[in-house]
Amino acid sequence: MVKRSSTAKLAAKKKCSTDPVKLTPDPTAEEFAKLAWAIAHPARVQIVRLLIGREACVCGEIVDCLPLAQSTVSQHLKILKESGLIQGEVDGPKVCYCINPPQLEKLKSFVKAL
Amino acid sequence: MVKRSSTAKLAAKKKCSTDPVKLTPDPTAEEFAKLAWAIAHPARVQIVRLLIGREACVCGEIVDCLPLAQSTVSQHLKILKESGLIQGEVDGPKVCYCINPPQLEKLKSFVKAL
DNA sequence: TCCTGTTATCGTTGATCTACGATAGACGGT
DNA sequence: ACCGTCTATCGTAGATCAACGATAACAGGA
Repeated sequence: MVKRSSTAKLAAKKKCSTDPVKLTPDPTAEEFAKLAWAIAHPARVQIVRLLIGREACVCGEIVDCLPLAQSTVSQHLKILKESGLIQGEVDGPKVCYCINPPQLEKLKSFVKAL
Repeated sequence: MVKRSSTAKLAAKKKCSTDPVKLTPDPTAEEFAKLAWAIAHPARVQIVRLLIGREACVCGEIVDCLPLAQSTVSQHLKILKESGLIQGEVDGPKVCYCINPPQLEKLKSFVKAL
């Protein structure tokens, strides 16, 4: 996506040096964007809210709560899991999902710091 | 972002009419997702942070701060403007962008309520 | 072992995103 | 009026997303 080095461009750009340019390379921007993207879909917002409100929930219940096919919900769960916002632990034939509080707090602190 | 197929397809789908639409309307989820989507990209995160830190900024400065083409930055600014997070006012040949505090607060409250 | 129920993954289709260069439009200065 | 600067939009190409049905993987019970 953004592959060109911003730092290189910064180094070469001296003309507007009147400001103490603090346009940080922002390694956190990537992480922030990834977390924001995890909840950048109504279904995923609902899933996160559901899990926050219920502490834990098996996949089937989540599917029943959304007007989406099971495979679609599973994909959303995968995205949320990859972002770290939720966790899933196998419980027999079922999978129980729950919120991952540290990552949720990280998202909150990112937004709060805006 | 996703409203098209869900609603349209549900209306046209008669075969699973046994259970009334149980989809949680959750109008706020849509709005929340839209706001989250606005900052779900590293470049847009940086733009928002830049504007928060500088109160106001003309388009050209923002372009200079990112390793992206002017047209690409303009598109990101358009997305942010459509989300309501930022505003742009014409100032002669330039356009001065600034944060829209109420919308930013709305995003913050959404996240805080999680 | 076979079957049942639960969940993840595959494969596909259409829509959207992201990036860029090229170009058009608007404004101020000469 | 002309020209140069600044910004938005157009058009395009490639990548990714979102949705679905079909199918595979997996654990537990008959």
